[in-house]
Amino acid sequence: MGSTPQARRSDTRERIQKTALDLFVSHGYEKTSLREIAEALGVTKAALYYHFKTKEDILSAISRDLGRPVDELIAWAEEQPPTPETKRELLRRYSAALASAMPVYRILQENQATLRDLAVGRELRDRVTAISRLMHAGDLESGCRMRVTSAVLTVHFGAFTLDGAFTPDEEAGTAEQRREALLGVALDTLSGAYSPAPTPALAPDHA
Amino acid sequence: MGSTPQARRSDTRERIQKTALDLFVSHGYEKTSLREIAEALGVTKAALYYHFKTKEDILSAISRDLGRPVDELIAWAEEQPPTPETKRELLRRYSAALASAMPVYRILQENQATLRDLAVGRELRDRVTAISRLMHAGDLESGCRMRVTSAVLTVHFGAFTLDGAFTPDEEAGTAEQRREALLGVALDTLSGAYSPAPTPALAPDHA
Amino acid sequence: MGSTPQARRSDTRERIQKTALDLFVSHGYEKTSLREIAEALGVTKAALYYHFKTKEDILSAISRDLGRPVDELIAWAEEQPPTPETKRELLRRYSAALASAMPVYRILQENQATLRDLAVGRELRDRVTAISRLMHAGDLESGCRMRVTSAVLTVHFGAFTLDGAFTPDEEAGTAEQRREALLGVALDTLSGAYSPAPTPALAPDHA
Amino acid sequence: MGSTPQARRSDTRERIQKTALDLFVSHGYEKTSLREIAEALGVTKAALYYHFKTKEDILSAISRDLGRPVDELIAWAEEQPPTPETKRELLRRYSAALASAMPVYRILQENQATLRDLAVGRELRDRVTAISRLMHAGDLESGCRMRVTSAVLTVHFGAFTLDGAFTPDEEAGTAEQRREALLGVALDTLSGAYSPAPTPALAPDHA
DNA sequence: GATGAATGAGGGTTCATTCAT
DNA sequence: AATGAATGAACCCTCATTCAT
Repeated sequence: MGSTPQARRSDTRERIQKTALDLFVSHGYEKTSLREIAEALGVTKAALYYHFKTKEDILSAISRDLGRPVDELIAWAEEQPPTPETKRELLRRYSAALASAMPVYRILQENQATLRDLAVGRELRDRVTAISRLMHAGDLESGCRMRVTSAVLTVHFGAFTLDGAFTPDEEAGTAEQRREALLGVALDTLSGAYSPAPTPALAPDHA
Repeated sequence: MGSTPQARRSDTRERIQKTALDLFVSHGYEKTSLREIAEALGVTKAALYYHFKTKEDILSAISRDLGRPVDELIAWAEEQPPTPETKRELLRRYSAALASAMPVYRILQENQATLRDLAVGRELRDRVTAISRLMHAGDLESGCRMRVTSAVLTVHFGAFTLDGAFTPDEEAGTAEQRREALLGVALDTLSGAYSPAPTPALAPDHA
Repeated sequence: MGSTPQARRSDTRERIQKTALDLFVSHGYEKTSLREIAEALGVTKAALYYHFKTKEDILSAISRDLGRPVDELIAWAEEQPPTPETKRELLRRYSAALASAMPVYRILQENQATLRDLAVGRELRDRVTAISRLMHAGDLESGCRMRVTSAVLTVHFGAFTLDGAFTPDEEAGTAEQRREALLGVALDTLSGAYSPAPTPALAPDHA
Repeated sequence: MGSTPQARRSDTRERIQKTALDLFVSHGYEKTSLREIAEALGVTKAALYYHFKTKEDILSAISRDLGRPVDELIAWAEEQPPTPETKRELLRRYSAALASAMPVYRILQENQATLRDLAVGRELRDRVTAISRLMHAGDLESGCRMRVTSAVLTVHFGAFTLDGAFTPDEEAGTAEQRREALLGVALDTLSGAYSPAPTPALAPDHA
């Protein structure tokens, strides 16, 4: 009954974000011009400026929207005690959050040089830094810290490369299955960080 | 014995590469203009075109020069049998090679969107892919493959982030020490891939 | 009597004029955008177009309102005989009128290039021309005319520069006092125009 | 003799300045676009940027070139003792310098709002301020100062308006003749500043 | 071995203005 | 009485690249 086929108050703003996100992901932030975005939407460049103050502002809005799950995760983690179990859970949730917020983080990942001096770049990097900080919270011993770092690197960069250079194509299973398998490895690495066994940095046989 | 007139043949080409490398690393490939490079060198833009065909060609030359150690590593690995010990050694050497070729790989890492459709981008990515492929050579079981992937991710991305978002500042030791510690963790993860113990992907407690 | 509902008829039009005037004076006509005016008022650009037909129309209304004293002065002078005493009085009154209508004339003064082809620019210039014409009315001799010109220039441009480049900061007195002092000099110059003494243009010692 | 019809090293830079000056004078600085300048010259906008860093830089070069006579005048005056005769001579020379540098000062005069926040605007204003300062040097008494101010205003603004609103068209003589006549009036006003007679500001009959 | 001069294409951004609601 | 949305034209500026000298 009465689906409004055309929202009264224009939905252009959201359409811009959606289109821009697609283009930023596929061509890169810098290489996507406002003209391209506008043309893809069938509006004028000036229309973009009615809805957003600058090009960066478009990415900023995208970052805010898609980054929310990670922000909430950070907020959650900040209220937990920094126990091994909290970290295991944080890693699990981060892996899941990343999977859903993939596009924005891919933009950060693939346009670091460009985003370096943009405020939105800082926003994005800050989230990653916060996760990393929380994963290391309270850890003192160097060997242990490196295991944590390895676990975070595995989950974070694994997310971007599940279908890329690092996991050969013949790889079996869906992206989701592979994500979980990789998370499993990361959790395993993490376990080693908090078990009494000597950390590998001190083990004699790796040098 | 005397100045070798041959050796004095303009070193401009090398100076261009050096300066360009510095700027590509610090500002990014796209955001570094030929004007900047020329000005930093005290020559004209046109001079750059005397020595290189295009902007991309400059990066290409850099990539060839700095990528050689990794190329040699790949060539070496391709002649070894794909044993666990070969892979351990490959990972060790890759970690070392990365440390010395850091600048080029950082350029790849931070300008992926820009380099995506450039030939030089492919060159750079191919090296990474080759290492990854060799590390996975002969592996069949999924759980095992993921451990390998994790180890490679740890070594590869650890190299870029030893002083960044993923390893908190208070981290002790020099960059070199941290690299080795991280390599230790990666080797440890790798060990799990080839030991008889059940791989974590199959363990019941991670879901 | 109560609240006169008539009187409450939106005062927006006047608020627009007032705000626009302030901005035109402080940033210049060209460099003040309708967006700025609208934002300063807390309304939309479209609202401005409800009250005024164009941007120029806003300045036009301002010009009409603030220019009235000068218009009346011109009307008055046109009915006087062109005697020296009339001119003295005209100069006095012009000096006073300028002081109160300063903002509009400052806009004319500082945006001549922009207002050159606008109708409102002509309106504004016409007032100045009329004053000048009336001051010269009936004068025939060149030397005399130049004294009049100097007197008008002194009063007119003195008004804009009482606190600017032409009167050093250490200058004593209020702006009002300085205006009167300058008017005094102008009147003095004017006196020379109608006294029997030889006008300086003919004097032998200035060449 | 061999007049080189085409200078070897392109004279484009000077042609740009010349064309820009014309357009700045006739349309105003803001309203003259780089496209216009380029088209008038038969070159591309980019060519302008080869010769000048910015639009402002073009005006800056013009200002430096045309402003030189005034700069030299200021330098000269700064080495003279601040006697009445020095000031008379300064006024004479300023009148002459203005006549030759007219175009630039007209640009300043007619685009004040635009040039307000530009560095080149300051350059231009500084010259005027310097002349005014030197004309007032050593003067203490208010009435005297106002005569000086009037003299400077007359010479300075007279230069812009010899053919404009302030001197009616029917005015006899060439622009040069009128300039000298006006200078005569200004010198006369100046004389009053340094004669023993009471200054008009104190005279009882002007209020 | 290098320069000076120039170009064409495109960048992001701002503006006064319009119009249906 | 006023708004939200949009436009078209123009803006200044930067870029990689070319070519005669």
